[in-house]
Amino acid sequence: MHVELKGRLAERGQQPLGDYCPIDLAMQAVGQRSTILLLREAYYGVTRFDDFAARTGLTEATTASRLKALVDIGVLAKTEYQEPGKRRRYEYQLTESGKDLMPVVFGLAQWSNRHHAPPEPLELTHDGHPVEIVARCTKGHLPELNELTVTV
Amino acid sequence: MHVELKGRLAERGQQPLGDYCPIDLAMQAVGQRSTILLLREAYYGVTRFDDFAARTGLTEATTASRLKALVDIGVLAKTEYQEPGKRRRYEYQLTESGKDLMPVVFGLAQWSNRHHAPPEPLELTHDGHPVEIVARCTKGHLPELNELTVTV
DNA sequence: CAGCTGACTATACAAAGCCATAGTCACCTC
DNA sequence: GAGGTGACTATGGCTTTGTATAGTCAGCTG
Repeated sequence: MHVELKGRLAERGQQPLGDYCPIDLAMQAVGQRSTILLLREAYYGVTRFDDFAARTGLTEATTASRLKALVDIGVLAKTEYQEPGKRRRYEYQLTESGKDLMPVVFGLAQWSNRHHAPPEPLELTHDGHPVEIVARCTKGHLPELNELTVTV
Repeated sequence: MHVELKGRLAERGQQPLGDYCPIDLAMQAVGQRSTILLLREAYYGVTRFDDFAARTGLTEATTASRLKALVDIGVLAKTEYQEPGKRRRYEYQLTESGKDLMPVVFGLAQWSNRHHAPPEPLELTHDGHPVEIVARCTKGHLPELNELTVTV
């Protein structure tokens, strides 16, 4: 991989990227295990508090605090709804931002599948065809790591 | 997204996926901020201890312990080398497993770029063409979240 | 109107992650 | 043989993440 530095980073040279790096920002926002587990369930279609807690195995306290954080940063949206004859409920829906994290979450699954032979691998398909998380250029190529250029 | 459960998971039904989930396994292995920052530098071509520590801003203690863990799980390989007239050195090289985490790390960057307007966005290109981290099926389609099927 | 359910909140605590500072140790150079 | 450098290790401390257990509160159901 070839790295090109421009702008402020070029001046900083070898100095650490720290909080300016989008990777670091993302890790601070959604880098915890609990967050990723909740997102996994959101992709499966879970929207309700108790289901999130039960299916992730997280405690209710953790679930509450993480869901709140995810709403704060715009990954989930909390909406009120009411089925006729039932009481008011809340549901947590994925926003566009939340949906955009899908490649990260399933990229992790793919990596485990390939390199750690998990007891229950998790396969993605589209219309019956296997789906992979890949780096793809606008020409449709799937470059190897050493063919990529990073511009900061 | 449609979720199909088969095997042991189908019997468990709504029970938590816990440690059996490849996503959870991956998060426990490489889910810390320090790990992802070190991997970022590995993709940039860094191989030496002090460079990892300086460029990530992590302390040497953290760097040492994380690099060791990454070697243990097979993401990096530690090799000895010696330039003529110089002392013995060590370097940390990406393994295939480490390279396979690239979509996850740059997927995080892509998400930050899109949703958090970072001061220094990080762009990937291949032969001048922008590169994206996407879910892609073997027919070349790029399915939306709701067109995907997960099989566990 | 007692009880259940969904969606939390409160409190107390353990473990992990990360930091700062300091020290070590082998080997090379002057 | 004194000092420098690369690659760590040791110690102590703070903060975050997560757990366990218990309590709350609104509103529907019997």
